Amino acid sequence: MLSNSRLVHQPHDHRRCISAALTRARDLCAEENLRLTPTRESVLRLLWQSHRPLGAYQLQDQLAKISGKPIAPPTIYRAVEFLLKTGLIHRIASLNAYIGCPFPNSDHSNLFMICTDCGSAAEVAHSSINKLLQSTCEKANFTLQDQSLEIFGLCPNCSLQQQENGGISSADKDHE
Amino acid sequence: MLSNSRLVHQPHDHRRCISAALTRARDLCAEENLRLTPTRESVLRLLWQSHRPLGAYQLQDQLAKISGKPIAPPTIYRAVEFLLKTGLIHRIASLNAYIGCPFPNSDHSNLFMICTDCGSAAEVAHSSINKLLQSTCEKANFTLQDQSLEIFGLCPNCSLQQQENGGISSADKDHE
DNA sequence: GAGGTTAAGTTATAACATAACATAAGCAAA
DNA sequence: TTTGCTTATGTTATGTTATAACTTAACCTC
Repeated sequence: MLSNSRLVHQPHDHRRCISAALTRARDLCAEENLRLTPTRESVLRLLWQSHRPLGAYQLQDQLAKISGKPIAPPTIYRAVEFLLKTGLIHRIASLNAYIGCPFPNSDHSNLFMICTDCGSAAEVAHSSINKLLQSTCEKANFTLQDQSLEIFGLCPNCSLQQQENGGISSADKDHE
Repeated sequence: MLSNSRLVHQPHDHRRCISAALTRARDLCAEENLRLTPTRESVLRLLWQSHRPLGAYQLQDQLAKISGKPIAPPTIYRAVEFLLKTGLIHRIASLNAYIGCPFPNSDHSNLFMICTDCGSAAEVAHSSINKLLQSTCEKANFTLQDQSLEIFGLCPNCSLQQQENGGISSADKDHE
């Protein structure tokens, strides 16, 4: 099982997440002869600023702020499209939002564990779940092509806090 | 395993699906003292016209056609909200669309098998998948609240047809 | 039938996404 | 080094999905 859940839900040196993601992205693009342009890199970096998925228009606002000039939606959607295609990010359908992929090289089908309190999302590549899905499909004569698995609940941190203090939100924290 | 996959993907007497769904809805609303108003019933009926999920604005068009007067989006969204809350329909997040629930009484977490060719969607309540997800969450100290599992591929019918004639779409059929 | 509650109508707008066309940047071969 | 091809970005407009806010009507109970 490949997962970044431990990392996402604990305090950690988040600068390492960002720089590791950028390194992976540069390597991957170099290998495949793809252009990681400034816009694309900025969007990727923004998506790694936290472990929370960001929507296209949040990205737009933030990129506009960084670059000091207005950014139009197509700019964002193009960068997002590129990053999705290359596997550097994922789309979370139920949130209309995007998040950096922690293991873009591995060929994986994903499961996201999304915290309804702090908003953080961890990615899990769980081979027994995938196998079970595959066999379920086979039994139904359904030819599996793609999957979108998103589960909602409380991350370890927020679970603990709810138990301790009876449910005060920690939406302002994301355990960077 | 509870599933309507066999039914969805085979030719069948679809009038029975519709009338069964309406009976279930009426019973459930009677039991829980909820009002299945004409608008709500119309929307539910529309969602049972086929086994394909419909978007809010498709519902709007069709309801306008049926009722002979313009329908505003909030009307649709309110009906949808009611039907979702009572468990009579589900939302398919990755399609921004809605579909009737074939077993609204059973307390179930769902998996949808959505055909990328004909658009039909079957619902599967698979206890071993749910157990595996639950145990995966427990191991990660993640408190599961809700899930959105949507898998894409070719339904049995479309699989067969692709094998037979090399990939001619059957998007116009949905095996009612 | 007065008054509370729930549902529906109406208008406007927010939030998410793409089409279509124009311009510019990167790059390879003449 | 410029010509021409390809890829990326800018720009404007619009399509699609969803909700806010306020008004009116239906229903239900006393």
